[in-house]
Amino acid sequence: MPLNMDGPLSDLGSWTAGDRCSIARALSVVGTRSTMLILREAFYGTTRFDDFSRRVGITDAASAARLKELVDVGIFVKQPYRPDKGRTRYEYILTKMGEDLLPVVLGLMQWGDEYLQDDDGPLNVVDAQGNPVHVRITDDDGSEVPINELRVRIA
Amino acid sequence: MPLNMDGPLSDLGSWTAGDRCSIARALSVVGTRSTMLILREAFYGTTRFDDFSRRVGITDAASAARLKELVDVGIFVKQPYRPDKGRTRYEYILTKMGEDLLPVVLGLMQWGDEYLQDDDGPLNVVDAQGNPVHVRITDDDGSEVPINELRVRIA
DNA sequence: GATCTGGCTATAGTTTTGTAAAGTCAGTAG
DNA sequence: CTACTGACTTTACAAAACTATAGCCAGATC
Repeated sequence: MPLNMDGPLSDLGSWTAGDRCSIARALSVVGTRSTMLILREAFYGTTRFDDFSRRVGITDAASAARLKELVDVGIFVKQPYRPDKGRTRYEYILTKMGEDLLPVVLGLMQWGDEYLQDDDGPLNVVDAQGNPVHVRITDDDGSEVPINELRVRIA
Repeated sequence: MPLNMDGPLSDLGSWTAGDRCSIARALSVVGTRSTMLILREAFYGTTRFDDFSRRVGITDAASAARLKELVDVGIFVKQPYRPDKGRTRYEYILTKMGEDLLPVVLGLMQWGDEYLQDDDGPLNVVDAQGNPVHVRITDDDGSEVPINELRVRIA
């Protein structure tokens, strides 16, 4: 069951999403596997270069390339910090722009838990009371909107 | 601000996500740009092979490869249908498994609207009343859970 | 029975994303 | 002054994703 397409949008022969599409633009920035896994790690608390490489399971060259892109677009900032000993180092910290990708990352996790695991998956994300959380489509007041009530229209 | 990691998870040196991670598994299936854009089209109502190629803007070879993978994992089913004239054809229809990826796709759209557009993006997704919808992280009862209240624990 | 059409498949090449292993570089510790 | 360490960079290569172009095939239509 597709979304309800408003007026002219319902004729799929008459238009295409094109490159102003927000989904396509988002994918140009966070559309690779390693980028998404680097984000996962950032949400888990990883901040240092070597830890991204090691925990994601990619080479230094790959993580350097991805991290640079992510800093360039503003998803991470490089912040100096003072380790107990040694010189000043830099850590990669998510900006608000980066944190706002959490629904996407948790959405993937939720879907993977549901369809690609025997059980509920190795990790659970829960609220302060220990109850599981969900990624949902809601309206302004927070009530869930079922897929058949969604409409797509031209902005 | 990262998520709160429960007990042993807080020591990032002592564990890694590994390949049972639901996010990594999900990305093995829907982790490419063209796959996500094919899903976008399916939500917009595209069902036919040529339309996927044309509307996503990829070659037939690419869409054939992606669609086959998506049918294999169960995100699409190939359903016979009777066009007005001509022989029986097949259309690609999202299963529930496929529909459940909508939060991920809309999450990307929402994020792209916010950070990669001058305006709100070319398309809006709204509810039955015409109010914009949001992808949110909620509790069982539907109340939004702020990122600093989220905890990750071992299942 | 020849032609057309939608839905693919085949071949060959390019781009992007990744690997592996080594090297660089700026400090600080010793 | 030398060695060490974390954070990269470089070089060379491999694999995956994608392109461009062409061809194939099962039926309907004519």
